[in-house]
Amino acid sequence: MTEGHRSGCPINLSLEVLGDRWSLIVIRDIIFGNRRHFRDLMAHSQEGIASNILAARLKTLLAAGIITRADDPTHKQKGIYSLTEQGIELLPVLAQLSSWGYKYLPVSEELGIRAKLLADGGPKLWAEFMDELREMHLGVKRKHKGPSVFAKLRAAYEAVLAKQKKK
Amino acid sequence: MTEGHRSGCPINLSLEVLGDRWSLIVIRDIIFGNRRHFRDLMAHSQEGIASNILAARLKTLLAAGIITRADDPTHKQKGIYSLTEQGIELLPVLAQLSSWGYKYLPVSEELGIRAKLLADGGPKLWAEFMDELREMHLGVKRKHKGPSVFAKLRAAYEAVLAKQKKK
DNA sequence: TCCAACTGCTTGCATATTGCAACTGGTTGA
DNA sequence: TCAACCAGTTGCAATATGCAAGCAGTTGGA
Repeated sequence: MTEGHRSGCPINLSLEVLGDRWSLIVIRDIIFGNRRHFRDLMAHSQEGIASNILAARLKTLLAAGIITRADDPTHKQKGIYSLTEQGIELLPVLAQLSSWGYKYLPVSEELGIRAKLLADGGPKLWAEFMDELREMHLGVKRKHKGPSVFAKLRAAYEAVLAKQKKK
Repeated sequence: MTEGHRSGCPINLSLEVLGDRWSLIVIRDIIFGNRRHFRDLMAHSQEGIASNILAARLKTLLAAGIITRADDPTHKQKGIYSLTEQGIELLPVLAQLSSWGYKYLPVSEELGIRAKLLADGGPKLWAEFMDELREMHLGVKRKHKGPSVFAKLRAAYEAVLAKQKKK
């Protein structure tokens, strides 16, 4: 699998793993949507990822050590995908990318609210969120108190949806 | 609305522009290597980008408003590529991606030093660098005093190279 | 016990993108 | 005059992506 790299530059190496149209989308859905099963990731995807592409991406993310796969005790065929520490630390990358997109691209209101909150919260909020992700994916109890960032983001998203429905 | 887009999510929209193996490599070389001409970008690339792919990427980056192209007064055929403000603000994205790669991927020493300095410097250093990039690409005089971040990064890279040569 | 719905994928095939090498038409400086 | 330099383009093969259908199981309800 690990064949020759194009160069030893960290940006290049990162792109060799994540530089395509889908990898970061999958990680986004795991992080922000807490989608942990194959069909969860496939069916609820805003962008409509195809099953063969999802399977291929999960395989490479697994091989890269960004996610892990465990059997689900409630269903013999179900697998649970979890982030590793390495995967959790992609949050700042996603946050910056999301910030940039929010500022310069035609983002929809309901999907942009998350970007806004993340950008406004800055690195401190990201750290809290990563702490929560460690609890959700690695089973490490989170240290910070107060309301969950994950829940706050989701609530904000749903509030926008509700507001739009009213109109 | 979001015609032609997979979704209005800022991460997705960003990936639709930048989500491939080469776009961010080109931007990296413009930012950190100050490569402003076609052949500069092609010949000195660590990864060996092909001319047709470089041409295609420059076209899409141009269309996306991330770079601009101007004629070079010293040579009728030369074009000078410059970053827009939108392009300059990709620096934090590159910095995070670079940080992550530095931590988790088999980065070479000489190419990793830049990642380390950027990560250690944090958002404050990035802001200074972006200020310099505005001077280099937009003609806006930089506000901060002191030594150039661009020069510091380059010097550090060359110091590592010199050290390796000695061995 | 039977069966529909659900599980994580795989397969086949058409289309789109990438990568390589050669080539183009023009410019510049000695 | 001419070799070197300039920004690309072209043709073609290899690879990746996207879509629809299918597969071998598992589960839960009647």
